[in-house]
Amino acid sequence: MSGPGQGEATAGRFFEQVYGAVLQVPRGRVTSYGAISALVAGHPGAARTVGWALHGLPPDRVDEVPWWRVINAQGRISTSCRTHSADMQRALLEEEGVRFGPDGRVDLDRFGWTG
DNA sequence: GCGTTGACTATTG
DNA sequence: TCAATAGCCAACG
Repeated sequence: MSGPGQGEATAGRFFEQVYGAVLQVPRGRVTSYGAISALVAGHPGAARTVGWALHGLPPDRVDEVPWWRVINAQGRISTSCRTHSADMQRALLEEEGVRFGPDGRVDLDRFGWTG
């Protein structure tokens, strides 16, 4: 189609790179949006765009990309999605072995992954 | 091409 | 710990 890339280029290559970075996160570990942005293009300031990419994650990718392993730098879940609420994300992480504190926080010093 | 939006991050109070 | 503010980047309309 008109322009570089084909088909999926409609969503921007940045989105695809974000999904690829999330796929690199090992099971039982979590990472922050800023870390993903740094792994994608070296732009640590694009953390907001990363969150937006996952927010716009198509249903076809949701079953493929472990979006639940991506949380904020505070070790907390910031999801606002209805289909994927914070409670659901927490359950998925606990199932993978990630432990949460009494405040619902994750110890990034222990479970945090930065590639 | 410009303005708005958003699952962010860091700093200050 | 919580609330508010500033800075940042990319996609959408």
